[in-house]
Order: sequence, then structure tokens, then C-alpha cells
Amino acid sequence: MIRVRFAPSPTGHLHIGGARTALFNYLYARHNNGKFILRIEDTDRTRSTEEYIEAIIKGMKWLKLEWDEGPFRQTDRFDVYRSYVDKLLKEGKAYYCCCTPEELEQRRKEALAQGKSPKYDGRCRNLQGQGAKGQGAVRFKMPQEGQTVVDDLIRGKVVFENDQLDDLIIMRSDGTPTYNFTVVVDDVDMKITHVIRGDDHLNNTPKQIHIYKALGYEIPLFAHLPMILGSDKTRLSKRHGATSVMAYQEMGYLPDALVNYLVRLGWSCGDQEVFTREELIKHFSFENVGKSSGVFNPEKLLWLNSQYIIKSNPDELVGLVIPFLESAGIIRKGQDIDRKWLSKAIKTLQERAKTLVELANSLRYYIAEDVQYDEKAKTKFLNEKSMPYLKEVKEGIESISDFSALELEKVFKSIVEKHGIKLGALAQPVRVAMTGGTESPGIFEVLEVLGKEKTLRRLDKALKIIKGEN
RNA sequence: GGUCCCAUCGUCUAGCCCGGUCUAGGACGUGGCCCUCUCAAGGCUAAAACACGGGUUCGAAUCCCGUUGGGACCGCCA
Repeated sequence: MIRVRFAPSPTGHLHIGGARTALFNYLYARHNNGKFILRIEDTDRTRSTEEYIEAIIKGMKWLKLEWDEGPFRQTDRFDVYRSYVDKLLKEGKAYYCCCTPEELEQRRKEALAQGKSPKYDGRCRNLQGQGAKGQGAVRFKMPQEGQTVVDDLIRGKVVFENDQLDDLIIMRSDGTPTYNFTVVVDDVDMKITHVIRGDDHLNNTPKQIHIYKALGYEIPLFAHLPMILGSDKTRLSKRHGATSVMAYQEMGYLPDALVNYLVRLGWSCGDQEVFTREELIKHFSFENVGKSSGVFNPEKLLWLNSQYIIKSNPDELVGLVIPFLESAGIIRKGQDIDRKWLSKAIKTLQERAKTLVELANSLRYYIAEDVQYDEKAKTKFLNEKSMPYLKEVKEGIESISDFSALELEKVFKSIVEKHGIKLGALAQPVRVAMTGGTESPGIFEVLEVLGKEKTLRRLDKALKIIKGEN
């Protein structure tokens, strides 16, 4: 049974990079009928918050990255870590270190200034019981010779010289455990078979391997994912724009579109760009995960989002767009709206909106009582020249009983033929009268969605404006 | 500074493991054309890359070495 985990630290929101790590774990688990575990690594009590735990869970749920076990929290397991530390201490595989953080910082700086490696110098390592027992931080005794090989599923064998490794702190002087230790203990306890995480952990891996060995446990398989970079090729951060997953929800992105974008950043499946969740699960494999880091490209994400909006069922879009209509002030919060009609309106706009925010805004002229005219469009199309045509459209419309796009087209066509003009000469003035602007879905569709009553009212208003009555 | 990782169009990538089929394929973005009542969507099309230098070989994007460039890590953060 394959068991993987996503183990974020709640010191911030779920961000793009974390989401992709979670996604790859999720896909690997689902592809292999394994288990996906969520574990919150909150041992840094000064920086972890409940709020961020909630935010991470919210982000995971929004992306529909369902986990099978957890969320486990490391702060619930301090006694477990403590017992493992005691075991190592007893076996002489760890020792107390009474160097203060200030001293260490000082020595690190000096080493760096002299061009030396800033690793811990092992000062307390050989004190052999002379050091203050039971106080200070606990360090793990790393082997100082030989090599450690990380056999990575993505990178192959990576060799580290053990003399490069330093005795890392596994328990702080306040008794709380640290990351490199808890991660091993938890992965063992939770029977994790594959550790799938960011590339930034590759250098930690040999240290963790030694902890597994000291504890006498089997070493899991590792897969280190390439990093996601910003446009300047440095690690993706706020400087590059939105990095929080939920910011994309607010900007009107569909979770499936984000997932699709993220998975293609580092993974490929031939020439295919758009995938259903089922296809992703079916095809996902580390064989097709690249080694090099990738630059986050918001334009491609936007394109994918537009593709997902086009593919969506308009009825589903109704529920998704309503919050955006509310926040744009197009409808009042909790206002009743005819969902069937809204669905029809959305259908005409789907291929024109790249985000739900755009979709909501483009719905404005359908929903609002009055049109807001674009000044340029108004002067160009609502004038003496178009007035007679507008009148004829009005008369034609009044005469039909079936107010459908099909019938409307007939009305327009007969006027066009009668005057020997192009359809555009008729459609554009009507478009401005209906929407206030020069861009919209096909004019017949717009009229049909608007309905006879609203159409006639807007035609009247446009005619009044031309006559200067408004 | 040390260690580790990486290197194909501006960007994401296919190809690389198993050298010839690569005048290097696809996608986003950009330009042009078509469609057309506008805007989109869609279709067609163009420009655009094997970082560099050495090997190995009849032949290298593909294998080896080096250089350069980029990234990550070196915390009583995770």
C-alpha cells in the first residue's frame, strides 16, 4: 500500500508551490490506489497559527485535493517525539548542546567571513557528560565519514559526503522538537512509503536518512519536485504577484483550471494540455516529471481558465458567478435571481470571459435596469443616421409573437435587405442601445436573453437620446 | 564561501535513458490571414530554442568531460 503525505507548515496561506506539492502527492496516491495523508507541521509555535491551518485546509478543499487521513498536528505528538529523543540520548546517538543561539550565530558569521563552511563545529559533541545534562538543546550525532546516497525517483542517485553534514538540533532548549526530526518520526509512524516534496528539501535528505538509520527504521522512497520560480527566475514570492491559492479563487479562477496549470508545470503527457481529473490520475507518473525548475506563467493559467469556463455547464456557472455578481454590486446580497434565465445569459458569455470576475461584469447589462452608455459608442452609433433603422427594428419587434433569436434574425434581415445595408449598420446601433457598448455576444442572442419588454424599453430610450429628449 | 540540483523557442514542454526518422514537435503569449453583426471562440499561418567549448562516433539536442549561467540548502524555520 502506497502512502504519501503533504506536510505544510502553517506559517502562511496555501501557496502555489505548496499546492503543487500537495497535488503531486494526491495524484500519486490516487493513481496507485494509495492513501494521501495531511499533516500540519506546526512545531514552530511562534510562527504557526490556527488561522493559517484553516486557510490551508480551505485551499486544499477548494482545489478538491481530498486527503484520506488527518489532518494530524505535530503539536499533538510532542510526547512521541520526546520519547524518541530520549531513546537516542540513551543510546548515545544524540547529545545535549549548551551553546547559546547567540554564540552559534556569532561562530556562523565568523566561519562565513573566513570563507569556511558555517556548519556546527561539534563543540559540545565530545564533552562526554561534562556538558550540562538535561539542559540546552539536543543535537543528533551525524556520522562524519563515508557517503550517503539518496536514490531519488526524479533525480536518480544523489551522493553526499557525510563530512559535510553537521550535528543538527533535534530538540530545542525549550523541549520542542525540530523539523528534520519530527518529519522522520512522523513519516515512520504514519508508514509513509514515498516522500514527495519540494527540491528545497533535497539537501536535508541525507541528514534525515541518518535519523531513520539511528532509529532503526526503513528508509522511504524520495521524490524531489523542481521548484516554481517567478518571472525573474527566483523563488516564487509575493513580489511576483498573487501566490496564495485563495487569491486565485477571488480573482475568478476555477479550481480545476489551477490544478491543470499546476500539474503541467513540471509534468507532461505528450502534447496534451487540458486534462480531466480522471485523466490526470490515470496518467500521472514520476517518469514524466521534469528535473528543471519552472517559471510560473500567469498568462497560460488565464488561458486554461478561459478554456475551463468555456467547457463548463452554464447551470454550474450560475452558482459560481453569483458571489461575484454580489461583490460587483450587480445584484444585492441574497437577492433572488431567476437561475434558469441567468444560465441562458451565461451561455452567451462563456466564451468571452476568461475569469468569473469578467463573466460577472459582462452580465451587468443583462441584469441592470438601465444601460450605462459608453460615450464614444453613443456618439458613433446613436445618431440621426441610425434613428430610422432603430425605429424599424422597434416596429418589427413589436409585430412578432415569438421573441426568439431565430425570429429576430428574420426581422433584421428584412430591414437590411429593404435598405440594401450591411447587417453591421443595423446591429451596432442596436447593440449600443442594448448594452451601452460596441462589444457583446451575437445581437439576436442578446435580444432574446433581454426579452421583449426590456428590449423595447431600451430601444425607446435610445430613440429619445437621439432626439435629445434625455 | 561550501555542498547539492538544473540547463531545448520569451514561458511551459516533447524529443534525451535505447545516438541517425530533428530542415527539433506541441501549448501559452506575439504578428498575419480566414470566419464574422461587434467582441470573443474557432481554423490556418508566421517569427521564435538544442547555453558555450572540447571530446567519443561515419553521425550528437541525445553519450562523456569542462566552462558558463541559474536555482536550492548550509537556522534552537519548515
